[in-house]
Amino acid sequence: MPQVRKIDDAALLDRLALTFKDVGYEGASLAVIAEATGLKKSSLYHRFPNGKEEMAQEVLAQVGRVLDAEIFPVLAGDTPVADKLARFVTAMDAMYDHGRQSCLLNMLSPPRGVQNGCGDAIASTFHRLQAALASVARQHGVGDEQAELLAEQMLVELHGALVVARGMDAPAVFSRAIARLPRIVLDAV
Amino acid sequence: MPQVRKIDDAALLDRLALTFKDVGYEGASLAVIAEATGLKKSSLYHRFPNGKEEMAQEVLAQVGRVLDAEIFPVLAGDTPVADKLARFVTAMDAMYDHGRQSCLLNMLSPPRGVQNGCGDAIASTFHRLQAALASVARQHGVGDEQAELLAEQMLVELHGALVVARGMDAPAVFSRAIARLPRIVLDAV
DNA sequence: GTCTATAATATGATAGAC
DNA sequence: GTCTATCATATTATAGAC
Repeated sequence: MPQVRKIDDAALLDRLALTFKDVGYEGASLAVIAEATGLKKSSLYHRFPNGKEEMAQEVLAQVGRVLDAEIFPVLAGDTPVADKLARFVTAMDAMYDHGRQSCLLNMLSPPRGVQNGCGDAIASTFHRLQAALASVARQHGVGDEQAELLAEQMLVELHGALVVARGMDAPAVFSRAIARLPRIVLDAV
Repeated sequence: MPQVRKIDDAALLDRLALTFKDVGYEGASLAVIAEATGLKKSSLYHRFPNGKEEMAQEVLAQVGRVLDAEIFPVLAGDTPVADKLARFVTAMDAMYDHGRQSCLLNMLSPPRGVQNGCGDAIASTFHRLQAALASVARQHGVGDEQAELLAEQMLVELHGALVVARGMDAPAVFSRAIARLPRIVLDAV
């Protein structure tokens, strides 16, 4: 039974992501992470030699890969705007488990004044999402500057809904908010 | 020099609030808090016998008092709707330092599955804000149900803007979002 | 690759002097 | 009311067996 992975990389990253979403970066002690993954602390260091910070960065990298594989291709395709937005909403609904999970970009945000790899990855992810959504707005006939603003507004509503849904313990807040997202673009001039 | 408060309750709560906004509940260790307030750990326990949890709850209680004193009277007055909303936006802009501070309701949100006094205070604050904003929407002629939804949307945009502004290190995101808030109500049927 | 054992440090909390 | 000193525990991290 030695030399055998108890949990493969994909499942491990999944458990880590869920843990970070639940308790945040500081709240996710190695003891909590070990409990959540079924691996002992020393095994976690074997998989992530740089400890918790590396775990967080790998989780964020995985988010980037999921976006590259499932979200950006949809938004960049040549399907109708309404279709792209509907698929985006469905994907976000699944990604955040219908509002029952928090956003990693929020829960892994480093303290103010601290500059680390997580902060860069988070900012980069926000920017890439904004660019992808702005391209959809431009496809709908919106000007460049306004497209960036509409994309920004969509990110604001999406992430605000997760915060309010968590704070009020009301996942329906998220459902209502993502249902409004398409109109932000479709109702634009 | 004994028996003299080095920092009065108001200033102490201010420093605590700023610290929690910067690093979150888990990130605010007693060492960090001691550094931020100028009080030693044992002095903090003298002021807050129940430790960090009591500090967080007192900070949230102070938020409630500020809302009672400065926000709810404005929203409940008999001034025009547009005036109320403009003053609300100005107050939020100041409260979050033009998008440079995070929201306590987000940064103090307890881990999922954990039920403590902070969670209750946060949910209560969200509900009171929603009710106050919904009353403004009703004053504008919006029906009861729709008024609640519009108020919810305002909370979503407000808090999402703080998350995105922090994540992108772009306070302007917050400025743009709060500038949109009045239209949510004013453009409603 | 995972485990037990261990070490250095950080953290939450208390006791008692002034 | 604040401080220094202290303590039990938790946390991050490493060493070495299997």
